[in-house]
Order: sequence, then structure tokens, then C-alpha cells
Amino acid sequence: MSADNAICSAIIIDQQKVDRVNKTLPPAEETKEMATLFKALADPTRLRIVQSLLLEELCVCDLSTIVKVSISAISHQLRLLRTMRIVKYRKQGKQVYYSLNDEHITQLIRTATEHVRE
Amino acid sequence: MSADNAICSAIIIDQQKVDRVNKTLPPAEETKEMATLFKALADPTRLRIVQSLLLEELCVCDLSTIVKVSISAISHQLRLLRTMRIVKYRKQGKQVYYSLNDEHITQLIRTATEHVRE
DNA sequence: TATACATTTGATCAGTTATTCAATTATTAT
DNA sequence: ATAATAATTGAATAACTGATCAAATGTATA
Repeated sequence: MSADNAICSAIIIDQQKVDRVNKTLPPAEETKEMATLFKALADPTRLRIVQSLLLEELCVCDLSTIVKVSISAISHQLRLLRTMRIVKYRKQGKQVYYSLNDEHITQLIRTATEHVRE
Repeated sequence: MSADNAICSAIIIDQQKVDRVNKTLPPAEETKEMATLFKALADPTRLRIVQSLLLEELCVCDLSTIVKVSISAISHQLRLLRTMRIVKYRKQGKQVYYSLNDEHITQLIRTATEHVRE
């Protein structure tokens, strides 16, 4: 029987290290927000949308064509990106044009691209 | 009845734009790989592990204490990060010490931190 | 005002994921 | 050898997620 359920049983291997890391880590709440940001880019459909909007402002219909998923699916994902303020939109006649709203997104995608291309 | 199921019905709003974007977008396969990378950082537990390893090389037991989840849960997540070559490990006695294996991860976390702090 | 088009929305369903639990492996010390 | 500790693993389960379908909003044009 091991101490699987416990949080590392009663034993800590290196207390000083643990203290040091605990002192330096950002608040857990911030980590959660960051995870949420990464999650926004963690789906191929959403990431493809963002990659497209990196190039051009696009309406929902054209996004659907480019990303090759249904308009409904695109719209659902756009809502999520909207809620997270990753994209913004403007209405023009019947169309709704989406574009990127955040410069950090560009940098994240650039770094991730480097990663997969190396 | 709308054209929900179709891929943007038969109509494209701006064919030139669509062509331009399609020509410039990276291969879909690359987008998938990038999404997988983001997914690795899209969970609070995993992100917390990575943030900790950014500061110090740590054994599983101490990671468990710091991240405040069971050793088993930590180990499962470490396996995923190992598979993705985001972390590496070395054995020393009964302990297994994990550390970061990828410089891009540092940059991704730095950018995401800026994002949530702004 | 009808009609068509572009988009949004809510419900549902299948597939995925993170944790827990129990058992196992590996290493060290007695 | 035996016991104890550190870590890994596989199965089971509950929660989450992304796509589809059907229906409902706008918005513009005939």
C-alpha cells in the first residue's frame, strides 16, 4: 500500500526546495487563467480560425469555407473566442466580420509554430 | 431552413480573400500539432507542474506537495508531458527528478503570463 | 411584408480527459 | 530475504468538450 491518496504522504524530499518554489510560483488563480488561455488555442478548429484571422478579417461564412467546418460549429467556437476577448467583430449588412483582438495571441502562435517546425 | 450543415452553402462572400488565406495558411497537420502543444499547457495541474519545473528540477513527491494533487495524478500528467518531450527526467535512488526539456515552453508561459497580467 | 441569406443559439450525443483507486515495479535499507 | 518508500500503471468513473441538428434572430432585398 502506497501513499497514493495522500498529498505526498507525510514526507517531503527537499523541504527547502519546496518552500523556494512555493514562494516563487504565481497565485494558483493566475495559473488557471493561463490554462484557460492555452485551452482556447488547444483545439484544431479554434486554432485554425485564429490562424486565419491572423491573416485577414473574415466573415463567418468565409471562415467556414476556409476552416472546413459547418457554419454552426464555427459560430460556436467564435463565441468562445469572443467571450475570451481573443477576437472582436463588426457587423456589416448581413455579414459579421471577425478579427483578432489580442497581440499576445500572435506571439503565442509564432512561438508554437517555431516549436513544431524545429 | 438555413445552410447550417453545408460548408457555407454554395456561397462564398469574398472568393479572393478565401483563396489568399488558403494559400497562406500552414498545412492543417501543423495546426493540429500546435493545438496538441497548447493542449499540454491547457490544464491547471499540468501548467502548474511546468511552472514549477521552470524554477527547479523536482522529484515526483515534491511536485505532488507543491501542486497539491496526489502522486498518482502527478505521475499520470508527467507521463503525458514526457511523451510530448516537454519534460525530461533522471533517476536518482528512489527518486525520479523531472525538469523542462524545451525552451519554447518558457517563452509560451512568459507570453501567457503577460497576457493575464495586463 | 414576404423572402432569402448570414449568423446565432440551445439541446443532444459521442468522444475525450483528469482524477481516484488498487495493484505493481523499482530501489534502498534493515 | 523482508520491509519501506518512490514512482508508475491500468481500470473505472465523472465531468467536460466539440460537432450536429433544428429552430430562432437579425438584416437586406424583391
